[in-house]
Amino acid sequence: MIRVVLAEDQAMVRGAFAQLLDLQPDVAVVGTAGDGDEALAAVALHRPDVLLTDIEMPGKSGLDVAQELVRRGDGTRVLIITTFARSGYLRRAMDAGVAGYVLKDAPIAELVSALRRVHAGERVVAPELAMAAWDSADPLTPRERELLREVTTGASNADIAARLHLAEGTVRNYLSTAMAKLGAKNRSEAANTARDRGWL
Amino acid sequence: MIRVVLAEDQAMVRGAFAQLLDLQPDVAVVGTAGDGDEALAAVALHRPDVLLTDIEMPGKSGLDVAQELVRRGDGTRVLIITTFARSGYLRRAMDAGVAGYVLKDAPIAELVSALRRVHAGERVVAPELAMAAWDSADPLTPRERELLREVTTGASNADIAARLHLAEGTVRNYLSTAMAKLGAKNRSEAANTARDRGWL
DNA sequence: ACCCCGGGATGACAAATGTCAGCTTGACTC
DNA sequence: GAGTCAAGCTGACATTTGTCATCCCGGGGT
Repeated sequence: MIRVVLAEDQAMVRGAFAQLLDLQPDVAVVGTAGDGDEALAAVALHRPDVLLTDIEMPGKSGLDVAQELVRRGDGTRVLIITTFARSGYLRRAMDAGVAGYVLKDAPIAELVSALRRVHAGERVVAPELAMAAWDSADPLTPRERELLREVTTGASNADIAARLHLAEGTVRNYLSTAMAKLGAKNRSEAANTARDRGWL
Repeated sequence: MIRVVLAEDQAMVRGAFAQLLDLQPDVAVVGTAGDGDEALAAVALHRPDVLLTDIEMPGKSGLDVAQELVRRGDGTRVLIITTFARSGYLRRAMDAGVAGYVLKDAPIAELVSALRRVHAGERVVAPELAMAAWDSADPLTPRERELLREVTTGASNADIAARLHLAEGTVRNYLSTAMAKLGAKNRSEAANTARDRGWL
């Protein structure tokens, strides 16, 4: 019997997945969570074999949770299930030591089989992404990432400078180098490509 | 027996919802679709009582599909099921004549009950949104919307001018008035708030 | 000890963006 | 027929962004 905790922020999707998995004879959903912190709590409480988690959730992301569990040396294996075929997400997931990575675009059958394989100790990666992991590594420094995240909110240089206690010129400089690294013509384009590759 | 066609772009979510609904004694999922065009085809083929559809899908959106079905005078009732609590989406859905609007944040039970009520001829709107519909109407002209959509891609004034066959100054003017209407300090902020309210 | 790199800063300059006033034209309403 | 309004344009101006060269500091490497 595979004991699973399921973390996913959309209640309807969470409920549907939970019911379906529970219908499998060899799977038991022992707990569910709607965000990263609830996921950590549920794992601590139920000590499942596998944590099945989304990436984008309010508060702690699924990647944060995975990192935390691995750091703790907690025996729970993590299977990521996400909408996004972003190579940067996969890379970070791998670095965080997750056991599997499947896409919501795949049929449900793939989720169940991935779950079994992860439980059996295998590593599972969505075939569409197996290669993608190797293409481009994140060239951004932590500071540049931080600035780009501010840009996505529509903040001006002055706004960013104030929020991060920097000089306005410094903000321009960082964004300039980030734009160069990403081959973007302006701040928005830079922020967009960084987001699309999962680097934010 | 309520005959349903289900349109949702993420295969895993689509599969899960389909299986769950089929478990209900009074519901039969007679067809599924992964985008708007498939949804129209499936409705034409199966003539279901209710089309249950997501909004954001590749190609035609769920709102486009609803509009088309109502225009045709086709008897199928439309129940929208979406992630986004954007008041603009709800307003457009109402204008398009949909029979119901539920959020993926709600529990699955709500989906099933909404489905039954829509089939019975009632109108169902997610309670979180019932009020929201009345707050702010879209103040943007079609042209301004179009320009803001370009802005979300990170295009410069020159890019937009070229793509839409406009003078660069005209682009600046339109964005300027859009920014004023939306109370935004710059183009990105304007694009963000317009998107968040479902006006794009 | 030396060099490189990330973080932080300055100043100057060029280019892009935002603001304003004012003009035309073609619909649509009253 | 006058008025209104979206769409489109121009030109002048102020402000914001982007680019570059150049500087300082501190922590790793070798």
